[in-house]
Amino acid sequence: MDYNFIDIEQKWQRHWDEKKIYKTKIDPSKPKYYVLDMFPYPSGAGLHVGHPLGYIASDIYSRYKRQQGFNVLHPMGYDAFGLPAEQYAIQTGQHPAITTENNIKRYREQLDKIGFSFDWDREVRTCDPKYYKWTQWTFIQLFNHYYNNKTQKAEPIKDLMSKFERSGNIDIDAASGPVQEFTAVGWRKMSDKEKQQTLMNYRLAYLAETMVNWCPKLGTVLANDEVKEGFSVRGGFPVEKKKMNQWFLRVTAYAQRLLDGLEEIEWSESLKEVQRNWIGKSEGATIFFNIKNSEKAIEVFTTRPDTIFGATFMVLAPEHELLKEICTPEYAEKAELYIKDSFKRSERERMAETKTVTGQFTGAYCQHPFTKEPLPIFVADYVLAGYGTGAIMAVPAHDSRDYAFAKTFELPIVEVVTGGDIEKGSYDAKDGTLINSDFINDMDVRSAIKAVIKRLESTQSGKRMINFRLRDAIFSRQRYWGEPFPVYYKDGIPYVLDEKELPLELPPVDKYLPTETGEPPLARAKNWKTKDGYQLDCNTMPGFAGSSAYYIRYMDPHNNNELVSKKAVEYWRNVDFYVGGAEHATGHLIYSRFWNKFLFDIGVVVEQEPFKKLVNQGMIQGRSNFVYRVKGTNKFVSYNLRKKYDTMPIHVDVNIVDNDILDIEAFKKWNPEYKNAEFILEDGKYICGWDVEKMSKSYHNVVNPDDLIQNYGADTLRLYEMFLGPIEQAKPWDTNGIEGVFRFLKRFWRLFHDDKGEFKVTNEQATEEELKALHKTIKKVSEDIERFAFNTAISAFMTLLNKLYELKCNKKDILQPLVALLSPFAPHITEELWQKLGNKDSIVLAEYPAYDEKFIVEDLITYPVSFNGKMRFKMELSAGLSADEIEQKVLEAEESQKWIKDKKIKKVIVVPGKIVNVVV
RNA sequence: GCGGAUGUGGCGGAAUUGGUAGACGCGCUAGACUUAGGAUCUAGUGCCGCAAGGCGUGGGGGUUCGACUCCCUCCAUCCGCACCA
Repeated sequence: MDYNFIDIEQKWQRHWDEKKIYKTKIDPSKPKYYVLDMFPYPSGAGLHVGHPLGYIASDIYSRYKRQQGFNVLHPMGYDAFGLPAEQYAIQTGQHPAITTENNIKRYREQLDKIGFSFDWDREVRTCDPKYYKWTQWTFIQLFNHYYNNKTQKAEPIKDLMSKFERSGNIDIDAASGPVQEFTAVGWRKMSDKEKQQTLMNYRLAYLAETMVNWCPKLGTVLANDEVKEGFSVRGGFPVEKKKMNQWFLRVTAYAQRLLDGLEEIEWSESLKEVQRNWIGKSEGATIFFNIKNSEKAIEVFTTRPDTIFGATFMVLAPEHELLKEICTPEYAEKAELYIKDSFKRSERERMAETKTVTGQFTGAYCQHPFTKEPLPIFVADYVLAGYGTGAIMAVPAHDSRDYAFAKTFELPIVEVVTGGDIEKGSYDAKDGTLINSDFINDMDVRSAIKAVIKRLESTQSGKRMINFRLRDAIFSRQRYWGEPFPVYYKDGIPYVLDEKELPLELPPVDKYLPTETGEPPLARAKNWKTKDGYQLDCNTMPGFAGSSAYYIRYMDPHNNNELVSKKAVEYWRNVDFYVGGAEHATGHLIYSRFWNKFLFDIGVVVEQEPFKKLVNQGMIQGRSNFVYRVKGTNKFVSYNLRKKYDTMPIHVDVNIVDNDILDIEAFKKWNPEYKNAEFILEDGKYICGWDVEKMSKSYHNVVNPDDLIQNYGADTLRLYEMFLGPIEQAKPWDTNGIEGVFRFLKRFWRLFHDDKGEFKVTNEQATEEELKALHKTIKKVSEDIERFAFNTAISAFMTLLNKLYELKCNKKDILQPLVALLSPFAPHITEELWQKLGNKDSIVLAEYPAYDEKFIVEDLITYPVSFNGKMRFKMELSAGLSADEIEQKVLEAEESQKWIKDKKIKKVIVVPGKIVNVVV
């Protein structure tokens, strides 16, 4: 019987499903291991071969761990809220829940065919009210907590209120928005409304009016990580700045802990670096510059307080609040015009024009805190409102942007750190000695920074300051297909619902569009009010809300009383191994770390970091094929002849090209336009050109896993995806190579069968050579799995199979452990053979074979012998020889003479067990 | 501009600690079996050369008995961030 992968795979998939072989329960007698894939958004297009890459890798690892005796949690679910389903709903009126349900069905079918070891009983969907009940619950907790900087953790807002009762906010060190100081008396005097407004500045989920990223095309605000280069990541629509009242999460409270936590987790250095940059910690000072003829001061942040004596002017961002007050009548009009202009220009334009310097004098001056000299105040859009205080002290001699500005506006440039040439440009480096700088003259930069901060603090004109680039996350979206906020409004003040009223389910609406007055779609819902008649919030939560704690929910997915039970979270703890795309570096992977730390603070989870080890799978690129059309004709010329004609390359469907040879008949049928196409062939064939591009429908290079499973089977697909190369690396998909692993599995199958196709395995005792080959492979494969080098593990299997063919070995002693060893990679074929070998239990539970060092030791070593570092010949020597003996044997060898001849031997290097090098 | 990654045959890639460069696979060449081959098997396959041999891991330089691996420098490609004070 030939290798009938279709029957085998269907049979075992059904069997595993019926026997619930992958069902996982808490088992204190076994060590736990949690393997997680980033759950997919179920898009309408279904899976292409790039999607399962990470799932296959994590599945292999899960099966490997399971066989090693770990209790493995390996769940899967769907990130089911999202824009595409909603956009589709807007176009067709079909409820996004239906679209989503259909897409999930399609995904599930595709996933099932690949033979994953998911425990589907734990499936979660973010759009399921039973699931988002806990997303809403967590929001309520965030709303009801603030961040205490003294204890470095989230604490109940109730505690904060009793502190206010006792002593106002004077001794409070908490993460907050801009708050005025008040005493206990002041607190008690406040109205309820004022109290609520004050508390809002402290809550970890808060409502605030700020500049937000507004995307008019999507009709919603977006978080910073959802905007790239002024366009929305989803859809690519332009984004503008707009002042709006929105929900925020106070992620910045956790900035330091998010940074510190990176030290404890095994993520790639590059990914950690991206997070560090995103958090963007910088140390320096905040300095107050008093404004002339005003009681106000401009607060600036600088990382270079040492250069304070080189500050010759001040610059405010166009959004800066003080601008309105400080502009002198003479300049007010011009300044206003400049500010208006810079608002009009989109983010995009502003970024594109980084080279031109623009700005406007305000007419106002402020005072240098030390020299008391007046400094002119400018407004310029090279200063960003969103970073630091939105104002800078300009030190043109030591900052290239300030330098360019000073040159344009002919402002003085004062050198205060030696080492550069300020005639030519600014000197930004932190090396040098201070000059022209009063009390810090002759100091180096580091000591000068310290000295200036000390003086600032003693004169109360500034203080040491740590600044983060990380911004609080905008948490509300003006869309339909997301979690509703468990929030209602009373007197314009938001209150959260009682936990008992959760989940607050998404209401039906007549249209999935904003209302005529620009309200979000939920405003269309009938009676969108609490039972007491208060108006509910009309926003919904963003995509990252549902994905921030799904890994916790998998631990206890059906618990209707808690997000997760103590028992479950204390057993499963956190994710040991997480696989997913690097594109989530600044979104999901920051938010869920934040979310997890908060849940840790309030005692829901037991680990500070959610994902201990993380691997980013590389993108699978497409390999496109081209035909060359002779311009203005319906004639196509084969690849190597194309230069003789004036041609245009056209993408052709890779599924009608085999080994770069075009299936001409299929091509004619592919598109009616080519029905009567003519071809100029070479060697009777039409050869296509090729290139590596993104896998995309428009390039006709999408390969569907279903087709491959149909033709080669899931085991072959699994092996080939892994065989392509290292998991982290981006690599092109080329279906041609799949024959190699398919051949391997067919040969593997035949090893267990005789010429007639009858199962035949002998009980003969294995030879030393056979055992050595087996155990070397066990060792290699185990080590490779541990370091996620699945491609080389598969090579090792191929090498062993070649060896066993050479030895004509079909002994059970060898083949049985080999089947167990291969089963994480190719679970179906190995399960079938495992049963044929007489095993009753599933191979999923089979013990992972251990290798025995005693079979591996070599008694003969093949030494490569080099002369002057070039390998010339090989020599077999017994492993027990000493270095001197080896040297003697090598020099005596006949072949050595040819290389020594009459030359003098300078030196002989012998590395026992490795190499011999003769220097002549 | 800053940060990170990568660069090895016609192609995907291997070489884990400085020790045989090109494992394994695709493709290609030749042959065997076969009614047939898009099945299977055997042999070959980095480049130049009839050979002896020479050259060879993006380029140049260095350290070393020995460098894909370490150091310096330059180049190319990809990714991230981007007026971050």
